[in-house]
Amino acid sequence: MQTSTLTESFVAHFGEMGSRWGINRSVGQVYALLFVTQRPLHADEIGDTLGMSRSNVSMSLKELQAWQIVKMERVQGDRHEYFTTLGSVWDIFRAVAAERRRREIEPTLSMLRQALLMSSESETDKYAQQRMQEMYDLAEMANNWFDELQRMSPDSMRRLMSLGSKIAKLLDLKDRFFSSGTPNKDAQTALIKELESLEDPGKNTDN
Amino acid sequence: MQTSTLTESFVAHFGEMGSRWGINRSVGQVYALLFVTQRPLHADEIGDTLGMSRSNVSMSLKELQAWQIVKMERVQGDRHEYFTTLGSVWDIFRAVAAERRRREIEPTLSMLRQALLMSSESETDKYAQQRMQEMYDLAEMANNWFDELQRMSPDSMRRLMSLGSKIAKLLDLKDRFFSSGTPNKDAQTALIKELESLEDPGKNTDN
DNA sequence: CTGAACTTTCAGTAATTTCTGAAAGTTTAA
DNA sequence: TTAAACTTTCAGAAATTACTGAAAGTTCAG
Repeated sequence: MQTSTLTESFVAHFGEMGSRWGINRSVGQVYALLFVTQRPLHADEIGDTLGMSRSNVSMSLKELQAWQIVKMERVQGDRHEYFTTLGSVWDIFRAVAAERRRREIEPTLSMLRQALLMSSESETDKYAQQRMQEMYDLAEMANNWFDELQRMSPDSMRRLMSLGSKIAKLLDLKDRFFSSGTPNKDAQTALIKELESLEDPGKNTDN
Repeated sequence: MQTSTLTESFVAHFGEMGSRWGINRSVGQVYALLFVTQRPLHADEIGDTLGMSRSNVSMSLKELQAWQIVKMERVQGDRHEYFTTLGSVWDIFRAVAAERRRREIEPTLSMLRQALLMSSESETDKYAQQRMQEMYDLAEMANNWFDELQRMSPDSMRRLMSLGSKIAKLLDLKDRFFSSGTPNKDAQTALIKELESLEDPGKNTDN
C-alpha cells in the first residue's frame, strides 16, 4: 500500500510513543495505520506497508483485538481477514483505560490486600502497614473511578472531561451552601448560577 | 538494613510492577523501600538492602527526584545524603500524573499539531487528517484535565475521586433543570437534593 | 586548603524484550 | 473432500534496555 508523508510520520510517532504507553512499537504502528486508513486492511497489506514480518503483524493484531480497539471482518469470496479500528476515539479511550486498570492497578490492589492481612509485630512493620493502607485507599479509589468511567456513555465522558476545575469550584459552593445551617437565598443563587455555567456553552462551537 | 517479609514482598511487587508502570525495576524497588521506611535512608543502606550496585541506586534516586516524589536531606556532621518519600499518597499521585502527562501526552499533542498543519491533497490524506483531529481533541482534553488535577489541593482531589458516577447523574439533572424553559420547583428540589448527597457523608467515617 | 568520604558518570556486559522465518495449523471455494 | 490460501506458533536472532564496577568528580570537617 502507498502511504503519504503525513501517514508515515503519524505511524512513526505512534511506534516511538508505544514504548512510553506500555505497548510495543509494532503494535503501536499497526494501530496507527489502521486508525488513519478508511478502508479495512488485511495482514499482508499491513506488513508490507510497515515493513514488518507477517508473524509480527499477526501478533500485533491479536493484541489489539484483545484490547478491543481493533475488529476483524470477512469479505465474501475473499479469504483474507480484514481489520479496522473500532469506534470513536472515546471508545478507544475507554478501552485503553480498562486495560490499564487491569494491568496496572488490579495486581497492586490484590498484593496490598494480602500484605495488609499479615500480622505485624515490630514498630517498623506497623509503620509499613500503615503506609500500605494509605496506598491501598488510593489505589482502590482509582480503581473505582476507572470502573465508573467504564460505564459512562461517550457523551458523559466528554462532558466530564471538559468540566475540569469547575468541579472543584462547585464543591466549594456546595459546602458553603449546606454548611450554614439554613441555606440562604444568596448562596442558592450562586450555586444555581455556577451549575448553569458548568459547561461554558460559549466555548462549544465546533465539537 | 534488616527487612521483614512484609517489606520484602512489597518491594518485590513494586519492582515487578515497575515495568508496567513505565519505570524500571530498580527505581520501583528503591521507591517502595523508602515508602515503607519511616526514617530517611542513605544510598549505601539502600543498595545494601536491595542488593544492587551503588551506581544503580544513585541513578534510581536521581530519577525519583526528577519525578519529585523523593527528596534529599542532609544531616549536620554526616556526609551522607539521606532520602525519604515526599508527602502523602495524594502528592505522589499528582506528581506521577504530571510526569505521565509530560511523557505520554505532550509529545503526541505537538506531533499532531504539526501533522494537522500539513496540507492534504488526496482524499486519503483528508480522511487521515480528520482522524488525527479527533485524536487531537481527545489528547488536548486529557491534557487540560491533567493540568487541572495539578492545581487541585489534595482534598479537592480526594473529593473529586470519590464522586464517581454521581457527576454523570448531576449533569443529567442539570440538563433537565435548565432545558425546560422556566425551571420548575420540582426539578430544583431534585437538583439540590442530589447536590446534598454528592459525597455520601455516611461513608466518610475514618478518612 | 586538604583529603577522606562520599556521589556521579560512563563504557562495557548482562538481561530482557521484540522480531523473524520456517513449520504447523486452519479455513473455505470448488 | 481437497488443496490453495491464508493465519498462528515458536525457537532462535536481533535490538533494546538495565546494571555494574572502575574512574572521575564533588563536598565539607578539620
